[in-house]
Amino acid sequence: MERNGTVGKALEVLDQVAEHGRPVRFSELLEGSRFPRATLYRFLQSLAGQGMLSYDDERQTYMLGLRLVRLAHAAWQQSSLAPIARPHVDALADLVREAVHLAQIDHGHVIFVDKRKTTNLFDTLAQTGLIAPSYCTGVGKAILAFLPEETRSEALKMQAFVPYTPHTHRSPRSLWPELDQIRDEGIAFDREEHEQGIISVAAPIIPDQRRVVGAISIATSTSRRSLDELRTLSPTLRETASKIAAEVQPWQFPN
Amino acid sequence: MERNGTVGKALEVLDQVAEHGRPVRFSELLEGSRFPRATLYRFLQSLAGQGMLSYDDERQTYMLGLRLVRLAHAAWQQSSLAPIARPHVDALADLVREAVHLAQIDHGHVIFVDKRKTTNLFDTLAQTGLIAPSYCTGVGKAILAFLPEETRSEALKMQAFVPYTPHTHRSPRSLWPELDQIRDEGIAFDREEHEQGIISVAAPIIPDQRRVVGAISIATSTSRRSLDELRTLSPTLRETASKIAAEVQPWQFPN
DNA sequence: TGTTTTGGTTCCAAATAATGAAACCCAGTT
DNA sequence: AACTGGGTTTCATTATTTGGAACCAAAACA
Repeated sequence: MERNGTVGKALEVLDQVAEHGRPVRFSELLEGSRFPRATLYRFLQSLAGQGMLSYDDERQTYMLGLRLVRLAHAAWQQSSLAPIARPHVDALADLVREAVHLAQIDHGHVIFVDKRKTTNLFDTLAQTGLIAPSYCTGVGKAILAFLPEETRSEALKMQAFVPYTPHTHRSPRSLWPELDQIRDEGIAFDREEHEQGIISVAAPIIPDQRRVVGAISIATSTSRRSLDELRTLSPTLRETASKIAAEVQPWQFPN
Repeated sequence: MERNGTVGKALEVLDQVAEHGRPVRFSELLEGSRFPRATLYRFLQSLAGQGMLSYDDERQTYMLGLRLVRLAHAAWQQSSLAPIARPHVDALADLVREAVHLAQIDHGHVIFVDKRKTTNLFDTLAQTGLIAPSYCTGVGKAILAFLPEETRSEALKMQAFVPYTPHTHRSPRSLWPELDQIRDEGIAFDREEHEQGIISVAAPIIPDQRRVVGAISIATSTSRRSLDELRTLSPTLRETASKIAAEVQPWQFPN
């Protein structure tokens, strides 16, 4: 088994509840769990008692608790680029009139930490807090390309290479050359690799010329813009990325 | 000591990091902690290993991890009113052209689960995921008033009655009669009780005529509107609240 | 109405993980 | 070269967790 103690197990249970995405009964959890009845029961009690889960007495169901929302607010505020990048994201969204996404990487996966949607006509999968694979998203590839050698292979190992669309990379082998190219250009494209009909340009955010901390992208649908039109926006995008990077500096060295 | 096991202790550490609101060194945490060195150290390791904290190797600091953001996204989605209320909140904000807040209560405190800001001229303290006291906010009082007897006294016990402004209630005694009145009217007001210059009207969201699940408010600054002007919006507000309540019904009884 | 099933909760001895004082390490001083 | 001030690791002791089994309540069944 893994190298985790009691907290690891508890969090595993928490994740399990999260995965269901709706109120779940004890027995449902039990059959999806590697823990025996009593153990699982006590974990749920404990988590609920701590406000990480909320328990509906009446219906005997568990769901994620509001304490998480509170903690996440703090997390978002202190460990994400979002608060710093906000004005720049706003400005960019106003300027280009397309969806703008801000993302970071965590354990090989892309996590969207902010987004602006300028139209209701279509909606991308991206939402704040949402996780996406890095091998088939603009932001993901932009970050991967600039990750240090070792971290990158580490991250690539985590990719499932699910073929979401016909354009999705199916293996590290085909992705590798594209990453080289991205590193040269400083810009990544998502050519309908994650969602059919959705394309994007992404630029990495690299504060100290050394370590990539996230990426920003402009996303649109193929019905609104072509890939080439998107390409014309790359200077603007790159500029925004470097403005954000400049402000990250002080964030990285507080006091 | 408390009635919590290992997970409780771990979460206590997590909270401590959250409270700092910025990257913290081990030693800083140590002096604010009731745990001995080795114990605190292992908790931090464990939490970081689980992605609940992120550890900056270079600077030796801990901060909240992105796993929280992911979990919270799920929490927000499944255990908050926000996803259901969203269109109604949007509509109301468009109509009244003032800030709209959606809140729930958790352990006696108000937690904002969504907000719309229609102007950048002023900003209220409220942000999604933020906690506020219930005794001095519109939404807080609206919820308190309709809470079942026992839960209400429970919640009132948790209030610190900090005098944020000259208008803030200083004790349960002065709050009590106002709650009665709110229960009669079905509407609560914040008369600059939390922030100088900020006022609001709030209506409770009561799905099954029985249990209050949250509240919605229209907030503005005294320089934009008077309390009486706000009062004229109460029918609209109440209507929105009941529309939301109607849709909560199915949410409360899935399947 | 009596009986079985199902799903949740509690018990308790054994197994395991957490504990924390002290030792240790390693920069960066003095 | 000895000293500090973090941070990290050790290890015998102690406290928690563990989980099979018993228990209970309510619902489904006969």
